Amino acid sequence: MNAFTPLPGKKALAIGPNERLASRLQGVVNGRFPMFELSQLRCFVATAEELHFGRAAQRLNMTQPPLSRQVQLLERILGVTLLDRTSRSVRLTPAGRAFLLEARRILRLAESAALATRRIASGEAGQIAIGFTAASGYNFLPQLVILSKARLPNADLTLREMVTREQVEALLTGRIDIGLVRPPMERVEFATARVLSEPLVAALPTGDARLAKASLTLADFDGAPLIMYSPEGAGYFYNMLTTLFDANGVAPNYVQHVTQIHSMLALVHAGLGAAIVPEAAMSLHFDDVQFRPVATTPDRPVELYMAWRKDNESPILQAFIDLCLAEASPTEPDAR
Amino acid sequence: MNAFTPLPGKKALAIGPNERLASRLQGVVNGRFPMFELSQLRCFVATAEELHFGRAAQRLNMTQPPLSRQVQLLERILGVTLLDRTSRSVRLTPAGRAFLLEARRILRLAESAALATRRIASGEAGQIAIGFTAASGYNFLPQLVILSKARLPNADLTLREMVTREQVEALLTGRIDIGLVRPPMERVEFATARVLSEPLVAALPTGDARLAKASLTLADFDGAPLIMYSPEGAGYFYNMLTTLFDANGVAPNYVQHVTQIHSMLALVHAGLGAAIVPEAAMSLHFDDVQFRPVATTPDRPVELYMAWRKDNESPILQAFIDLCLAEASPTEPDAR
DNA sequence: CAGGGTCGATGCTCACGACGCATCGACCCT
DNA sequence: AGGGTCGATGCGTCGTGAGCATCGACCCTG
Repeated sequence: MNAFTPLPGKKALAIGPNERLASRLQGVVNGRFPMFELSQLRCFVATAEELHFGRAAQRLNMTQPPLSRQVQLLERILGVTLLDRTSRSVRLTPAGRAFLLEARRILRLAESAALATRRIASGEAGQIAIGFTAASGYNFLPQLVILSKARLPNADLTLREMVTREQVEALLTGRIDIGLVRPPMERVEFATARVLSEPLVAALPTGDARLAKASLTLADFDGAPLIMYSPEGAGYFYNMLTTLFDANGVAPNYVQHVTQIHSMLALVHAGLGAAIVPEAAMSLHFDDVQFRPVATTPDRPVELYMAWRKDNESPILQAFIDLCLAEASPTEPDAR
Repeated sequence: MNAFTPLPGKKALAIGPNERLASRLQGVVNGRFPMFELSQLRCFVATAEELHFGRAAQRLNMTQPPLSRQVQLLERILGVTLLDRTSRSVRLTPAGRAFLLEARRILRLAESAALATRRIASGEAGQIAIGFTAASGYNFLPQLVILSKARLPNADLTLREMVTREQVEALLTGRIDIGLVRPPMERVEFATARVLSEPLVAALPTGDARLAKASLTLADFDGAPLIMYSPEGAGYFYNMLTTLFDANGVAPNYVQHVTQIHSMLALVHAGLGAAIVPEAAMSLHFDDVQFRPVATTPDRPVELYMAWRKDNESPILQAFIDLCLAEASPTEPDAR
């Protein structure tokens, strides 16, 4: 039976001289079949569950005649009889049973899609991709993730370790929404906020004489073997330390240049010399490596900034940033 | 923002003295939010894909103004801005991006639901649960499954082994649609058709003197050790054999009663005696067990019937039965 | 800087179709 | 035979989605 078989006594659907009919929103699906509407699914589901048009109509806050007609229309659209009805009983056909399951799924999906979208728009939910430098991942990032899980439980965080330069690129291409970067960060496209500043600490191998002191100064490294940051892979720390050493007239004996802090501590562990690392690195525990504070000026020279695109209007991102600024640091954002 | 915030210069939606509005089909979802329609999803998807209202409208065979309004309406229903539009550009918001994926899924699901339902109604697809007795599973059932896969590739067969009595019960409760049963099957609710009749064969252990003959008669079993069917678990075969033996004045020496044919052959293999089994059991291969035809009257006494409820109107079931009757046996169904 | 062009939003009118009400017709029960 | 139930259908009404015309914002160009 053709989906368009006209009901007796009723003029044909979507056939006639009126061209508008053929182009109606609800009328055409790729020129093939007309498509049903969710309201019709609701009608069918209610009727199939009640197996009684009157009660189903009541449940749908409507009267029985239009409900009957909507179900008929749905059946005509599908070209399939879904319900066997006499004046005494309403029963599902096998096709109706199958379609009932599908209809429920579609309605559930529609409901949850609406809900999820509302939540994303309200900033309750959504995806946030975060870029972070290795060192910020030791302590600050885990705290951030815990905070986010607690206050924005539906935020779906994606974490990507990358150096500051890569993060800038990723922010511009949209691969990440937030970067945890080292200064300087001077880009007009970005808003930034300092989220952390921490002191330096010395990592010393067991047996090092300087462990006797509770706190070190830069002078304690003069002439002594030091594992140093590589100027290419860890430019921020390299520049910071060389600047500090120069300002204090200190010249350590650089025994090795490395990029990553955990390799640095591994070399300390191997007894190659001392290292100077951000306080957060104390979260890394190596046997036979102990830490001592190092006094510097300024006393918290290691800074971490959060950066994001000013034109990123994602509501969850806004909520996330507000949360970070309120909790992680009292510093105001210096969005320019 | 409330989902019902009226547009400026437009009278409020679903608010007013007219009670009918509040009870409209499309207007109410559990009294909470109004629900969108699939046509609106189609509008949004087209617009989101074209990122241009004019072109999207063209694709949808409509003009731009109603398309704009449908998208606005969808946004109002969701309470969410899905598209950022200026007169120069249309861009998806983050929420819009998420909703686009959902909308596509919903539309795909709706399309496939319609298609699947049409196929079920046409008898092209659907589920058929088949009950079968153990012996019918050796040969006939596999052929049936192969035939079905070839001719009704979208028929989803479920196979359940059960004895005839259990199948009757399962047919009545709807747990199976088709039973492969042993006669007699005298129930007014069922239609039946004989699908198979086969001869009996003797299963003899290697070394049995009767293997010298190409074909046996019942007299060959007089006084000889025979493994027999249990009258409870395999009543059909028990009754058939005792009737045959009595009619021929033969009295075998029943050394063991068992229910299942494969146990029977295992006992033959163990040398306990001979057994008489349906020809289909020759598909079971046991070491040191050989088969010989047994002449009986009638010569094909083992019958298998297919039974189904007359009031089962499943189209795929009808197609399946037609297929079986056309292919498996020239016998006409004796639906009463 | 004025003028033309593009594009989404909006005012307007029209008619389709979904609504409710009234009623029919089939069927069951007593 | 008569009353009651229930789904289908005729009918009149009105809301709403349709197209057309136009607006207003913005960009491009000479």
